[in-house]
Amino acid sequence: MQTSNILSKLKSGGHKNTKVREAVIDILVKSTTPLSIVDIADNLSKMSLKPNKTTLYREVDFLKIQQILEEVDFGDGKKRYEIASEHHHHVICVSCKSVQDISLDQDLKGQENKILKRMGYKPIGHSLEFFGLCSKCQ
Amino acid sequence: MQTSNILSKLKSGGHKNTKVREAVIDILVKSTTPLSIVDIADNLSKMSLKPNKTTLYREVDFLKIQQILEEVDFGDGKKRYEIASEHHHHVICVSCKSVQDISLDQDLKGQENKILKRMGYKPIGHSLEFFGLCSKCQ
DNA sequence: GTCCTTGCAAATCATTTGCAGGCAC
DNA sequence: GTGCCTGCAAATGATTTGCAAGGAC
Repeated sequence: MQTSNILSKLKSGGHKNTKVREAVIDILVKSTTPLSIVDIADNLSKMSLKPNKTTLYREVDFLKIQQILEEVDFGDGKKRYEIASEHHHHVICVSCKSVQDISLDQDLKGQENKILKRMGYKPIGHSLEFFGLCSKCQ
Repeated sequence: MQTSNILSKLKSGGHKNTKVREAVIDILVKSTTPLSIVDIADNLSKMSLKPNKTTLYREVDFLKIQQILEEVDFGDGKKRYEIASEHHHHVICVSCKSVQDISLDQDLKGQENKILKRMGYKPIGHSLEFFGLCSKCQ
């Protein structure tokens, strides 16, 4: 999904396109890894945009509700965000923190549905991240 | 693993068995779900043990390093701990927050090793949690 | 007595909230 | 002008750190 598409989608939903919003979306569209609030702020800063952190927290919340962003948790106490797209997972190097995307061979979703339904649950989703040492850090 | 076994294992490693340590281990041995620091503090409180929170943070850190505890992350900003045992995952009800253990049909570990090695990574582990609505909350 | 363990105070870090003012449309 | 957006200050909640005192062995 491109930035302009996302913006017009939001606009038709009665929302406004501001500089910050546009830039946040653009940064995440172009990023190859999920970004934290601080990461996003740093990127904005390079473009001479210095919004208040509160604004960024509210912006990612908003974009998450609009299902434009997905929240990713690497278990280090900060949330990260990426453009919602084909469901996938990440391989995180515990040393250099680099991140690579992977999609699983077999359908974890099928298994999820089967297991949760057997247990009487209505499935909502799952979080799956892999941790390891990348080739450079070994 | 029983509390007494764990304690003697620690003792032989040159560590001391204190009231708080013993109680924390016992609480986690008996718990059916991973517990947060506050959960542990609440449980201790019922036993008239009111250690400083700092002590608890240090204690779970210590027990994690000793590989007696495993850290679990439900993505809500607090870490939870459970006795390290057979590797398994959790199904969390997003409404009532109840937790059930599950072990996967097929070996995720095999897949993890295969995928990560193909990518040049040294596998360390993974986190996988399922979210849904339990039968009561639907 | 040694040194692991604990308490207390204060600091840090991520995130949230209330309210007033600002800007997109 | 209306209603979404933003900034600022302050609060909240989880976790960490430094240092001195306490307790297990």
